[in-house]
Amino acid sequence: MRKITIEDVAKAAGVSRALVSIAYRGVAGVSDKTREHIFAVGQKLGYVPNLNAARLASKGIKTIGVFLQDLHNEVFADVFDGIRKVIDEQEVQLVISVGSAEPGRDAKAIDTLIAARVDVIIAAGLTMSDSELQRYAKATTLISVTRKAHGVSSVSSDDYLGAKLATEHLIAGGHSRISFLANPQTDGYLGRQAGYLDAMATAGLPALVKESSYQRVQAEADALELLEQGKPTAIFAHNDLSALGVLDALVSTGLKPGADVAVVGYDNTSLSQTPVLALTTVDPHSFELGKTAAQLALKGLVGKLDGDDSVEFQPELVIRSSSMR
Amino acid sequence: MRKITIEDVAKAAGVSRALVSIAYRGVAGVSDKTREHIFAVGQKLGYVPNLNAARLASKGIKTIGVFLQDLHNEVFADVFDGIRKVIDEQEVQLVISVGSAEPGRDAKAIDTLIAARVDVIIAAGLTMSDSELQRYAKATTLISVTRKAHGVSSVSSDDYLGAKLATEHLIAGGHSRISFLANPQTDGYLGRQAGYLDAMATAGLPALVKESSYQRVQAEADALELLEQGKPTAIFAHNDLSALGVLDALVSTGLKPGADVAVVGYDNTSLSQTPVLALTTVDPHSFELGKTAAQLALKGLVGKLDGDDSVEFQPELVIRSSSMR
DNA sequence: TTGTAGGCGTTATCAT
DNA sequence: ATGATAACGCCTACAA
Repeated sequence: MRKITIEDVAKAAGVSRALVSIAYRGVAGVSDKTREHIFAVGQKLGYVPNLNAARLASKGIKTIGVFLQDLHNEVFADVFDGIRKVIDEQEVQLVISVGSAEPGRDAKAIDTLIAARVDVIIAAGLTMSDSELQRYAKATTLISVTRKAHGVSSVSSDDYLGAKLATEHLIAGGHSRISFLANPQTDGYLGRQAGYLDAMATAGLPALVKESSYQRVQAEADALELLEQGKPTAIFAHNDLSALGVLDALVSTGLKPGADVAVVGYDNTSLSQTPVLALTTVDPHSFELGKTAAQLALKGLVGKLDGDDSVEFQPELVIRSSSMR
Repeated sequence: MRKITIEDVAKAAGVSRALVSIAYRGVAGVSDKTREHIFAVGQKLGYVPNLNAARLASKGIKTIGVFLQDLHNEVFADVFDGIRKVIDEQEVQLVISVGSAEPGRDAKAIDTLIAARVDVIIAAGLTMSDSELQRYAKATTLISVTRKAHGVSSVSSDDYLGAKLATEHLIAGGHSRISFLANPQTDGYLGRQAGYLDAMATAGLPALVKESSYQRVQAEADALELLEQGKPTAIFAHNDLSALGVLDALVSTGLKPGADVAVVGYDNTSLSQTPVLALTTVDPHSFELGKTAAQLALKGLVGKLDGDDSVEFQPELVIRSSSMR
C-alpha cells in the first residue's frame, strides 16, 4: 500500500508531472482531453495530492488555522460554524487545533498552527496572558475572537455592556441581592464582571461575587455555597454552562428557577434556548463573530490586516422565564 | 515578517543545518553546550520547525488524523478527550477534521486527512454508506469509532443491547405505548432501533417508530406530532440531544417528564447528567471509546493493525428521574 | 560531535 | 499545450 505520488500518475498517463499538477490544481494550461485522461488515471491509482508537499512548494495555497478553546462549550461550535460558513465558499484550507482546561495548552495549540505554517490564525477563546497574546500577534497574523487585547486584531462582543444589561434587568425585576458567579480571573475575560459591578454600584447595591471555574459541576458546587452564605434572590452566571450549574443547585435545594431565585446566563447557546431550561441570557452573536473573523482572515490572506483591525458586536439581552417570577 | 527557516538558525548559530535539526528533534548527537546555544539563537529568531517540510522529509514523524462528526454533539467532545488522553503522552501529532450535517461532507473531511498524509485515521461518527467506508478502510488505516462495518476496524458500543436495555426498562415500568424517536436511517446506525424493536416484539407490544433528524429542534417538532398521534406514555430517543427535544415538547404541552411521559435518551452526555434534566439514558462510555481507539491507532502506527481489529463495549443503562413516576 | 549532500512530493519558471 | 528543472524546508545516511 505504497503512497502513490504525482510521478506515478504522470508516468502512467504518459505525461509530465507538471501537467498532472496543473490538472489537479484546476488552473489553465491543459487541454480538456488530457485533463480528463489524467483524472481517469489518477482516480484508478487512487492518487490524492500531498498537501504537505504542496504547502511547502507553493505560496499560492492559502490556509487558515483555527483554534477552539473547548469542545464542551457550544459557543465555540457556533463560532466555528460561522467561520466555515464563509470559508467554505473560498478556495482555502482549514487547519484545526483545540485547547483544554490545562493551562499553557493554548500556547501549545497555537504553536502547532504556526508549525503548520498557516497564513492566518483565528483563535477563539484564548486564555493566555495579554502579553503572551501580544507576542503571538506580533509574530503572526492573528485574529482573536471572543477575547480582545491592545494591539491585536479581534472580533468580540461587548461583554461589559452585556453584563450591565443583564444585571439591570435583574435590578428592574426588584432584586437587590444579586450575585455574580464569576469565571476564573484571567486577562481578557473581566468585562462581564466589570459590567455587573458597575450596574450594582450605580444602583447602590452591594456586590456579591463568587469566583468559579469553567466546569459546570464546579459551578453547581459554588452556587450551593452561594445560596447558603449570601442568600441571593438572583444569580448571574458568567456563561450558560455555569448557569446550568446554578439551575442544578437550585433543583437540589428545592428552589424554583425564576419563582424563587432568578437565574441569568451568558452566550445564548442552544442549551439556553430550550423550553425546558428557558434560560435568560445574553446573546453575543457567536455565529456572527465567527463569520466576521473569517472575513477578516480572508483579508489577512491577501492584502493586509492592519495591526489592530478589530470589530466589536453589540450583545443582546434575551429574556426567558428563568429570570421571571 | 519573513518566515525563518532552519538555515537561518544554523547560520546565526554558526553551525550546520543538520545540527539544528538534531537539536530540535531532541535526538542524540549534539553536545549539551551547542544544543543550548542553538535553542537560544532559535528562540531569539522565533524559529518554529516547519511541520510540512518535516513530514515530507521524514517517515519518522507520526501523525494521527481525527475526524469528528459534529461539534454540537458533546459525545464527540468526550471521544476526543479520550483520544487526547492517550495521545498526549506520546510523541505523536494530531490533525483534526470536522464534519457537518451536509451529506457528503464527511467524505471530504476524510479526504483532507488523507491529503495531509496522516498515518492513521480515527473517525468518530461517520455517516457515509458502508461501501464507501469500506473503500476508505481498504485504502488507509482507518479506525471507526461509534460506527462499525464489515471489514473495518472499529471501536464501538453495543447499540442494540443498549437500546434493548432501555426499552425493557420502560416496559418494566409498566409502559405499553412506547415510542422510538429514530435517527436518520443510514448505514451503521440502525442498532438502537433494532434493539427497541426486538424488545417490543418480545414483550408483544406494538412498535411505534418516528424517524427524526439529528437536530434538537426537529426532534422537538417530531415529538409533538408523536404526542398527538400515538399518545405514547414513554418516548425513547436515539440520543440525548433529541431526548432534550422531547423534553421541550413535553414542557410546551404541559406534561411532566417522568410523571406523565417517561423519557429516555442515549449517550449519557454531561447534559443528561444534570440534576435539572436528570435524563435516564444509556452510557456508551464515549471517553473509553476514544481512549481505546487511540490505543489501536498507536498500534497501527508501528506494527500493524489487522484488517478487522475491532472492540465493542458493553453499554450501561443509567436510570434517572425522567423515566420514573 | 559536527558537516555534506541527496531526497521527500509539489509548485512554478522557462523553454519548446 | 506540454516538458524540463530549479526551488521549498527539512531529515538522514554517510563522512570527517
